[in-house]
Amino acid sequence: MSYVNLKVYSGDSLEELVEVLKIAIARRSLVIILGECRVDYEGRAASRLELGERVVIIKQDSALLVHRPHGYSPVNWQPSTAIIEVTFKPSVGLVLHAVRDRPREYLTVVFVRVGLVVIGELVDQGGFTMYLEERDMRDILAENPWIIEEDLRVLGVEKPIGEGYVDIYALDKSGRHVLVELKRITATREAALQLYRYVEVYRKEHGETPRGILIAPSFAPTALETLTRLGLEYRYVDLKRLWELFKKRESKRVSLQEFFTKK
Amino acid sequence: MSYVNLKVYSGDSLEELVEVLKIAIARRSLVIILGECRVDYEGRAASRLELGERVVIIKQDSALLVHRPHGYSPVNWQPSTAIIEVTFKPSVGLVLHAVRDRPREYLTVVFVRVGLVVIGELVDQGGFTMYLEERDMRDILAENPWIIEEDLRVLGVEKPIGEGYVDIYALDKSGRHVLVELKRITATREAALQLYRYVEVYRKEHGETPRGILIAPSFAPTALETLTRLGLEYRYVDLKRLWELFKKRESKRVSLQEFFTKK
DNA sequence: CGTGCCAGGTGCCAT
DNA sequence: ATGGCACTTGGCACG
Repeated sequence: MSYVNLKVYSGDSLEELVEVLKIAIARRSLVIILGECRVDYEGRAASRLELGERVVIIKQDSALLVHRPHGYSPVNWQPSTAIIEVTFKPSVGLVLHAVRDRPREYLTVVFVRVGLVVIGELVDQGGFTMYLEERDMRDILAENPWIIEEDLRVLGVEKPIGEGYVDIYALDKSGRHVLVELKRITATREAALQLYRYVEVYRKEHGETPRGILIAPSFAPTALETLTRLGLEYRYVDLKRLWELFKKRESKRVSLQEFFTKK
Repeated sequence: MSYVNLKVYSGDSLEELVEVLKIAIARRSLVIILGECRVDYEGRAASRLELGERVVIIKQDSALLVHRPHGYSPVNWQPSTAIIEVTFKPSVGLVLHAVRDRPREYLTVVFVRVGLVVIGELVDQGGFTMYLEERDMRDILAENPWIIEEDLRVLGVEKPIGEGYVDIYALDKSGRHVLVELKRITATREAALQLYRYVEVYRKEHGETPRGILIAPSFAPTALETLTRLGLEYRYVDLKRLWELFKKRESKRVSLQEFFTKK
């Protein structure tokens, strides 16, 4: 294994573990604790979690997660801005304090029993790429505006309108300006209202009412109602079709890169 | 420790681990794997994560999390509806497949090296209670409407208005109806618009323009602008004040409970 | 730093 | 199942 420091503690007393954990946290190691604990949180809201067996992870940037044996999401947590302290309180247990500012939030984990502690320093430089984000959808449509409608000329993307940004700003074949709002998933009423705000601000600033088009793979009924009521247009977009175009584009980019590398 | 089955595997070959993992997953044990892996995801979006050292957790309901050494959120995951399979592919590695329907999504984790595997069955029956959610704010204000204004009579909470629900529906001392929208944190323009929709729908349905009040601990400038423009009112709420009232309410509830229990 | 907005958002509860 | 909405939303990008 490439792990420089991967240590496992099992059967140690809480007092012994406190010292181990203090060092690990000071070193910004990854820490995993399996044990029986209580958790209190107070900050934007407040919560109490009674005694039970959980997995607590302290990450190398001091993010802290408390995971129950079920479910996707942590029951309690503290993001990476937190400062973490470990103490041992006799007749109480091993206490983790995680505090962060802005917003001021306090998280306290009290372990009454610890079954296992794992400490390690993970090396993770692997690149992460996400495809089919809204940004990709926007880029593909901006490069292939014929998907939206014929003879559409794209003037810009992420054009600032008032306090927001319209995804695509274009000119149609009759010379009318078009504001396009994109949703990668089902468009809600909020999306329609967002587009409407852009249209209104544009109208006030330019004295010209632009067309507003909402593009999404599907639309909530309230979205359709709102669009119709506000005189906005909409188009369904076939994500698979975009995906195909995207893959082509990606492979092109890759081959170019390879070309340059080889050269 | 109360852990019935807490086992640690270190230094085993990938082929050996596959068998261990198959049994653990079939038994719905909690599994933690520390190792070097690649991750591919395809579903609503698609992603690729290159080689690096990570923590993979398979929960007892087969939720799967891939955590990098930094950050609050998992880089990849699969919720508890997933079906998980483990296989060993020579010259590739230890492969985890997690698939779910609706939406159809595929997650593949390929470990080329594994430093540690922990398998256990966690018992966690501890109750979890969250305080100071919007629901609490609503209940406290509905029970103490004098905080909002004098002589306000609450007619209902979560009253359906059109397709949404207004948080508090009330009657003021002049006999005018009041729609109250609450935000536990800084109110945005969206909150003001949400309230405005309720006011408009109510006006159309009842032929009477109700007052609309947005209540929050703070307001974004765009929220204030929108409120003023649309003729809506707003009130600041002191969360600490509510918190005190809430604690009193809770303690009252507890004492009552104790009373009944003792009796 | 706040404000706006996306996210594989997730989760809860309604019809 | 779909819709509407809160969330300790987290995260990023921009003014």
